[in-house]
Amino acid sequence: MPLPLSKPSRKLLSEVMLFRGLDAAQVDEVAGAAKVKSKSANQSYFRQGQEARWNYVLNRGRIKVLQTTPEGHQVVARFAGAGELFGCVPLYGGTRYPGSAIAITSCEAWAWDKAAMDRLIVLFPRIALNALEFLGAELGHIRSRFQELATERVEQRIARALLRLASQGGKKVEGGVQIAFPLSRQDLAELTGTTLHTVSRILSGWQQTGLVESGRRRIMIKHPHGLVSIAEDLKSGPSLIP
Amino acid sequence: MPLPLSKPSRKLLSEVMLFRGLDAAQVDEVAGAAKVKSKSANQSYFRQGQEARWNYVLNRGRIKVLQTTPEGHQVVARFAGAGELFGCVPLYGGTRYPGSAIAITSCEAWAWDKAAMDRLIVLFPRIALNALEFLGAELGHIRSRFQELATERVEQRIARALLRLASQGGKKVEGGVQIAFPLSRQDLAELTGTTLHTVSRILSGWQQTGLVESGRRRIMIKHPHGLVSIAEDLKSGPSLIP
DNA sequence: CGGCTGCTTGATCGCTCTCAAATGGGGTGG
DNA sequence: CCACCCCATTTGAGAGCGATCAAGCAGCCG
Repeated sequence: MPLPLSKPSRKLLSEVMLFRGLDAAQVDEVAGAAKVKSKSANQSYFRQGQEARWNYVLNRGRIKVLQTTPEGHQVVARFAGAGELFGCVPLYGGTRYPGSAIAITSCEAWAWDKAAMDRLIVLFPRIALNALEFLGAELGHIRSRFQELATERVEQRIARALLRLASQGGKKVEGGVQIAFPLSRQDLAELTGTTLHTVSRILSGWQQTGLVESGRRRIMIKHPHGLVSIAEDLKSGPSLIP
Repeated sequence: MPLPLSKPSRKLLSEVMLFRGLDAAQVDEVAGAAKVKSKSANQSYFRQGQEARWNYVLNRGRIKVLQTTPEGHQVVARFAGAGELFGCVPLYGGTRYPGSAIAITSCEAWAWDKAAMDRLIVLFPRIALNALEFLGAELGHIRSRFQELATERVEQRIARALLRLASQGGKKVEGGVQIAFPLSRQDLAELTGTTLHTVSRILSGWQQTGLVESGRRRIMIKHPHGLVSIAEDLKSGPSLIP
């Protein structure tokens, strides 16, 4: 057994989408082929343009994947939390990473190189089908975001982004739902295709009406249903008929 | 042999990305499981929200896939030509089509239902890997478009869209490259996240400077390099240093 | 406690959408 | 074959959303 992976870790691994449907022995085999890589906040797992050697599954922490344009504009492709796959470029035959993966918090991830992954897929073809499912979901997700960007105004897009982030990385606290990792105005702007100035203005507005409460890289949603109203363009709250 | 598929058709089928790497006998097996479906212009292969039963590969003609928002805005997800896969939702376990596939010209397509596809994948696992590759490419493509939409101005996005359409469906004619299928201002607008008015204005401008020549659902690019300049934001032509 | 980094806020500009109306090409039916 | 009608397109005027430029402010970490 190449690497001594802890039992609780293996349990999480068996719940990862990519390895769903594998039995205990098979998960052990997968775990044995994994290399564990830790990063502290602001370090990167890989950089845009680098040769794509590794697939990762995040074990602990939070990362963001961002793409930089030739002009220097940045766009957030996605956030990922524990149990989520990222850097899956080698899986589908890509040769270079199209974006950079940056640790937002201190992180730990499993990594498999291309050769290991190919071997695992031959051993357990189910992995390929799971990967297919993952990519399909990812495709649907980005298409939604594209549609939003093409047809909705900034305020709606930010509302949607926050709701999504809350549902995948939200923590219930007294008074609302807290985004459980550091999230700057800039991050939100790069996620929704706007500027940090506009995000700041909108969050300030929401704060005044009591919808959210936010500080330095920290956002708490006090009334999710209010954000839903905004996202669906019921203008300001569900009171339209005077 | 369930269906008598013509020999030239089988040759095209063997060049389709999804079936790459299969030998003649295997392609025959694939062909045998296919159902041929013809549509005339403006008919649809499937509609958004319908149960996703079929995967298609276009044999002849051209289709567009578009998504409609609850508010009625439309966004073009992609165009597809001969040899291209579309409606591949069942491949990755989706249950409903996220968009509608409309024939732009008269079309002919092969179709496999989910059961047939599952059987083929078990017979020839290579198909699953090809599908993975296809989805990865699709993902990269839509991410580029997202990035453009988030960071570039309308004029650049239209220039890029035209160049892309020209490279996948362009025909060299005297005086330039002709988009070889009917393409309206509205289509371009839905592809680039703008309005037909803005597209019309921009094309008119380009026509006056001799960059393109266009008419009713017809566009010819006279100077592709000029469009490249615009796409890469060298403002107007490669003359910046006075 | 100091400096850095992230946030706020004002003022202005301009790109692009919206609304409105006219034009013209092409296919269809008589 | 011609005339008509429909649909795609063009073009104008105006408004407004959001970007850009420019300071100033405030947590937080070292």
